[in-house]
Amino acid sequence: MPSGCRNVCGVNQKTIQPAAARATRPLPTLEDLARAAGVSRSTASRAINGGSRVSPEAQAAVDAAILELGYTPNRAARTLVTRRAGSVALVIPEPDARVMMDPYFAAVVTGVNQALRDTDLQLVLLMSRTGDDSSRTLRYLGGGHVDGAIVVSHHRSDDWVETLGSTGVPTVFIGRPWDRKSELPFVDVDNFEGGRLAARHLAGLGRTHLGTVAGPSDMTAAVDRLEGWRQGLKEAGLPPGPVAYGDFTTAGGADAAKSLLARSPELDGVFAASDLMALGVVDLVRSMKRRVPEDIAVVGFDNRAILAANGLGLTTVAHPMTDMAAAAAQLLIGAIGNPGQQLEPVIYPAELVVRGSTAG
Amino acid sequence: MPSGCRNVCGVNQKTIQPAAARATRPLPTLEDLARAAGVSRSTASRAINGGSRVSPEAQAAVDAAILELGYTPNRAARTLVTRRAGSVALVIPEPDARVMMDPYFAAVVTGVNQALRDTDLQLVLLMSRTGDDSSRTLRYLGGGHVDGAIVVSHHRSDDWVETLGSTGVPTVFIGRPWDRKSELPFVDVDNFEGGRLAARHLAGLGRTHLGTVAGPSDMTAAVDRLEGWRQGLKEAGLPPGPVAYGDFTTAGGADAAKSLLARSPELDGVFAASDLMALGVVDLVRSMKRRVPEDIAVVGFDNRAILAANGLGLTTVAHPMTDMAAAAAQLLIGAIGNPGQQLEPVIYPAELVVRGSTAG
DNA sequence: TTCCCGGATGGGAGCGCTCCCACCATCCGA
DNA sequence: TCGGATGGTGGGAGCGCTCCCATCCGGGAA
Repeated sequence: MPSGCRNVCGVNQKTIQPAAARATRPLPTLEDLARAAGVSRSTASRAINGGSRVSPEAQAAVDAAILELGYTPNRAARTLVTRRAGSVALVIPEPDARVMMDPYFAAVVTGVNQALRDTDLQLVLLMSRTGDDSSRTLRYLGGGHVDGAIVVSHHRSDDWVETLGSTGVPTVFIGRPWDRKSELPFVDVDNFEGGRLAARHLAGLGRTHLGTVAGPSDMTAAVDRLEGWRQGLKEAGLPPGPVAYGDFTTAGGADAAKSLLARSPELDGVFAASDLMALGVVDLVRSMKRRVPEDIAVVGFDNRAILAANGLGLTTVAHPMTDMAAAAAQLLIGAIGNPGQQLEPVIYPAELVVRGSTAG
Repeated sequence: MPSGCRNVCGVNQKTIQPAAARATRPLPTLEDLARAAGVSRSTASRAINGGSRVSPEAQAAVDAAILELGYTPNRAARTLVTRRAGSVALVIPEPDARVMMDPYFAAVVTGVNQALRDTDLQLVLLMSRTGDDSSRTLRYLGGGHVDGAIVVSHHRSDDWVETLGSTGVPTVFIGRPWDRKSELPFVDVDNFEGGRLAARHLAGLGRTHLGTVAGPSDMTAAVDRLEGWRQGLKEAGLPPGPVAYGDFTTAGGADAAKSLLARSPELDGVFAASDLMALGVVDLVRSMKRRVPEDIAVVGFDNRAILAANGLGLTTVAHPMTDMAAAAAQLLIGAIGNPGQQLEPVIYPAELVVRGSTAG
């Protein structure tokens, strides 16, 4: 395979053998269907696509023929003429597999799939891996291969995300994207309010020495939660308190808590920007022979069902990821149907779920 | 939308507006490309598809034009004539979202994507949800919409899985499918040997009262691990020992361990069929004021990196899920290239990773 | 009766691509 | 000198579908 255009998306296809004519008998075409039903191609087509102007008899004949022949419309042919790909991309702009390991991702896939259920849209997974791949991804998205895209914008967006808007491909973000100006539509939970609620809750318990384990500062969610937290402290008349940064993992949460307690041994309340980190905080606190919640109350973020059950009930901020992903997909479906229309961001209200880790 | 054919896959497309002619200028076609390069459509096509019989000048001209025009081949048109969809399905025959939450799934997606990286194949996610959906899924797979399928066969397969073989769509399973006769190709770790290794390892430490927390008996992996475990015990001259069943989760592992210890308080070694369950076992053992590994040695299965780090080093059987998924994808790619050829199962050797939970 | 109108139908064109085949050079061995 | 390989090229057909248009048929108004 020669020269020059290696990065051009899809141009160089890896030469897979011409697929020695799969031994199966050919699939029935619309023509076959029409013949079996005793109608014309056009009528069959109309019957299939929501039958306006089709007599009941013709409709019935076509329906029967579909069942008899096991007919499935050829998606490629349909796409070719309608210019609708019949699929949406889930873009994961993460160079490595880290995001994947995050159950957040699983929730997103579940939610999106849920919304796509009674659509004929298929979900195509697009992971942009190393650097130059982003242009390839962009090209793919812009090349009419999908009808829309959902971007899980976990990290500070690479430049290409902004470019996405100009390709004309309907796009919805899950999690507020960094680029605020361009008004890209997104779905998110009210991270700011979540942080604020955590602060108010801890303050309301009479805790006065509050610290937080924030998430990575290249994620909007982390930044917003931290801002809200600070705002909440201010409103409660409390000092800003110490901040340590974690990477949303349990281990990271424990490390951050360690540094937090080293700096401020008098701490009696901690807000961790994710449940996993909160778990790390709890572990560390206990390993230092201090009790949760008696000595240190802990609030998490995400309300992940699995974690709530581990003996310790974790007070946390609800983050209905699956629902949000479904909403994003819904939004996208709407955008595909009526292009041009300006989409409003959807922001889920933050809601505190009080459990044992702050009881008392 | 009338009558009769509601379950026919893709036949009734939800009527999304005819997409008011997306405001973008039309994408360049091969014709445009050829004109820009000063060659014929045929030559341009040849240049794009791995340029045999194309002069260097023509090739260069086409390459330049591709860059200039930002040309991307229209996948639908290509598919229509080549009968290659340019995508493979990852089938998750799970009615609910449970599998998704399993990091196993994330590993699979990562691995598959890795293998697909330098192919022009896209990954399409297919979750068969409720009952009648399975026929819909089957129809989709058989309808030429994808070139192949990877089935994550976590549970005892529904009938439709066997039918898959007869559709002529190349299929590879991850995890041995139940249906042994049909000789479906699969990739798996040597579960039997893994169980056996665990037994031998514990026996080798001088532990004589051994029990196991097995996985759900509707999964081949669980069954095979249990069989291997029993074989290992027999070879070591030990009695079969108690068995409790868990659901591969931490909580399930703890529950099972509780019943195990209730029945056999003298236990000094436990093999749990997954790391998560092993973690539950460790938790429970400790909560009963017994020590790991001094009082009870614990062996897990999966070697999940995240868990290895939680203070306790868990002895476990390696289970390279990502690699296995990549291998499955590789196998599938091969099968797509040369249909007809009989594929051999790929079985990764089991390997024991010894850590603190059995040290001593 | 004649005319028209609207619902139902069938045929043709064409979406963008790959493949087959015909064509034209050029170069070689006879 | 001429035949037949050979390498490069271009045009035509056609993949299976949807859309546009022309056609047809029946019933109510003129």
